[in-house]
Amino acid sequence: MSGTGKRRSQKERSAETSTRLMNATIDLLHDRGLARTTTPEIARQAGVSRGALTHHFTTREAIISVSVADMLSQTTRDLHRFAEDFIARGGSSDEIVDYIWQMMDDRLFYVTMEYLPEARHNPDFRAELIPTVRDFHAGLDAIWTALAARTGVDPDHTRIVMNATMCLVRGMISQTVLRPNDPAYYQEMLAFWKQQVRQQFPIEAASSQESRRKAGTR
Amino acid sequence: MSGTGKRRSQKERSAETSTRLMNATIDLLHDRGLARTTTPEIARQAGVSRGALTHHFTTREAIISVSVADMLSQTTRDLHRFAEDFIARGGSSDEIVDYIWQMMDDRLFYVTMEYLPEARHNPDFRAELIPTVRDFHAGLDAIWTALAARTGVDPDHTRIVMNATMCLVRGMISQTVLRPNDPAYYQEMLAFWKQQVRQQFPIEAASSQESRRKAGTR
DNA sequence: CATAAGAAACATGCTTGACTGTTTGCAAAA
DNA sequence: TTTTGCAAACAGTCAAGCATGTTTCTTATG
Repeated sequence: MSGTGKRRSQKERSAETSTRLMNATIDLLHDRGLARTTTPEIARQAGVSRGALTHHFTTREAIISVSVADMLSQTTRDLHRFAEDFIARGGSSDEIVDYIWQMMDDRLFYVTMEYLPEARHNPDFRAELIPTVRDFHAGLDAIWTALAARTGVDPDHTRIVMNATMCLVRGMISQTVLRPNDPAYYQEMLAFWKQQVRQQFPIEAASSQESRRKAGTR
Repeated sequence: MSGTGKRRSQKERSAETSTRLMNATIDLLHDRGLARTTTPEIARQAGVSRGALTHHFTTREAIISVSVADMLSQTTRDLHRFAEDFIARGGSSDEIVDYIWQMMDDRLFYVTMEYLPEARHNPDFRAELIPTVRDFHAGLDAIWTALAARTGVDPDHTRIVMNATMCLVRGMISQTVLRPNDPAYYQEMLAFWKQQVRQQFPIEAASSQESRRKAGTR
């Protein structure tokens, strides 16, 4: 289907199929929900047979937790890149809030909301996810620490404020499901929060007019 | 009315069975999750037959959405009682944050996390829930408005701060699933937020004695 | 370097189990 | 006696896991 490269190594074949399956899994989690993310659906979405899926992943639980781990590590990488750039050019704290919102609103927390309940009730599944999530949080902490170093704010305080921002945004995203068509609700809340965060980083750089991230709100 | 009375009217029988079924539904949503909240399980938990369930509720979706509506209206009543008492005696803003946390942590948001994903993917189910949730939000707004009147703070601002508190707590609760054994994380965050909220209600507790006299109801 | 043996990747069909919605049967209340 | 509340059996659907069959690549050897 792809590059007409006729002869691919086993590793290449295998890796591509795995990737297709994991991407399909995340797509389905986001678009149709965990309950509808069945192994036949995943295989169909990935364009491979169900046998291929069972060959690569022993159980439904396995492909889901592996796919989630993949998604989270990708998110960590993206966030790390953003942080490096942000620190290098000296952005405003508003930008961070916007970035976090964007990141969560662009599938991350919607996918999270799909597997969290299952993790709560299924000890094996939860046990598989906890290390993954711990890594994610460690990545976040590293970024907050770097941010603190740049702004000169106490690292512990920075961590608390940024983690609170993450939690606020999680709660806001969860609201979008049953509170649609109320953009003011989200707009006002984000504006309020940005102001609060600004007060925590008083020294705020005198630069960065050019940074224009879209503050996507519904 | 209940218990040893052999002869119960149809209405009483019917109402009790309905209530048992709705309570069982919420219990199961909380304890075992939406996917495991099957109609046979609900009937078993309620101690009635599956036929009784289908007699009272036409479909699985129906009993779930009705049960959720019941839970939310009960929560609204409880919160309203708290607010009346709070306003009457003049409490601290810290108390409100604590109450919201307690309320969410005591099943409310765990149950919410169960049905939110389904609502996101199932338009009919979502359509049934949206009015219910709108009522809940209206109830909250009324309480925030009363609170604003008591503290003399701008009602719009109060609403934003309180809604943000709700969202923050929602996000925190969602974290508890895969971030257990980290009490400091939640403790610090709540402490930080209480301090922020305190700053939004600066006049705090100036008039706790006289406002008790004024609002002498209850 | 040509090729055959074997391993890895993939495909298909079957079995079991569970759930939902429906229908039919029956006893207690009106 | 009629209706209401409940119970039990039934039919249709579908996913998960497994077992067996087929293709694609790898490699060792003559």
